[in-house]
Amino acid sequence: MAKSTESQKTGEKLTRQRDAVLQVIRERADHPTANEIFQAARLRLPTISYATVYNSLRFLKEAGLVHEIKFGDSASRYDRETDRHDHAICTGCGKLVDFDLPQAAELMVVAARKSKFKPESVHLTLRGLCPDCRKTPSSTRV
Amino acid sequence: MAKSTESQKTGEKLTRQRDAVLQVIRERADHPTANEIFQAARLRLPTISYATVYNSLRFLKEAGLVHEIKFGDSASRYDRETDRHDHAICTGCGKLVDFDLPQAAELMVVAARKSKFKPESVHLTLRGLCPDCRKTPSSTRV
DNA sequence: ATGGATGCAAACAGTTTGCAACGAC
DNA sequence: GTCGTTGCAAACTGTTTGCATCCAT
Repeated sequence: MAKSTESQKTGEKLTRQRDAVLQVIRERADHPTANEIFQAARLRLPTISYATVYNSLRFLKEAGLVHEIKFGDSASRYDRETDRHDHAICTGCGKLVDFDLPQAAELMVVAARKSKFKPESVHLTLRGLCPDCRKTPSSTRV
Repeated sequence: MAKSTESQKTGEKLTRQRDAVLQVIRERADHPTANEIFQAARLRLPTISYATVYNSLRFLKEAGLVHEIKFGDSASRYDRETDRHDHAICTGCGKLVDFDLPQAAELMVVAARKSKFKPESVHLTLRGLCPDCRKTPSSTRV
């Protein structure tokens, strides 16, 4: 993620709680929800509140340090990967995986032509079974 | 407006309120939210309740008669188009437009290879400015 | 001393649900 | 009468906000 030379946050303050939230997101390979982030952040900073987690998430989003992923599902998930990328969602276990489609740029052009929109970004979502779930007969499902 | 209750699909009951909800969705070119559907349905059936609209939407979804679109935004939107298709969202005015990307099938394969998922469906979302908004100078926007 | 950040709880929006009354067969 | 549907309100979930307090400058 070479790009962001924005020298960490846009001149704003990365307080202890904001940093805790950021670290939580960065150290996880998955895409935690605000609630999961809250739980994990509390281990680092026992007094941090839910409100502060949300405030911090907003701050970090605006600073471009994290990325929010909203699917229909339920809660937003947060992603340490801030560059453009796509997502695959497992219909078996709900797992969310990042991947990048190199042809995204041309896709955007095609989609723009089709829709007559002036393109800004494209995002592709694949639904299917993750490697684990395609193995497993039925499921360990919710 | 063909009053034809068409093939009631799953053999379930298309009650007066469910039909009203379905008609509302079918007669609109846009993608109304549950609330908008509720407002419109009340014009047809003044006593219909919010709960019934939601119940009906669930029923219609399960019957495959309407399609639910959930973006991060806020409320779900409902779409009379039930075939696979993609969406463009205007970052200016929030307008939601359907379009179809013919190469979706191959995209799915590529995405599946990248993510190692067993593909089931793909959906592409374009963000950008709709024809109206790209015309308008700056904005009438929030 | 000041201004922004925190933490709590209460407010919100969207959606779902428990349950009694209702309607179709 | 039976069984599913309706309608109302209350419950729920995820998120946001008002406000007093706290903290780093």
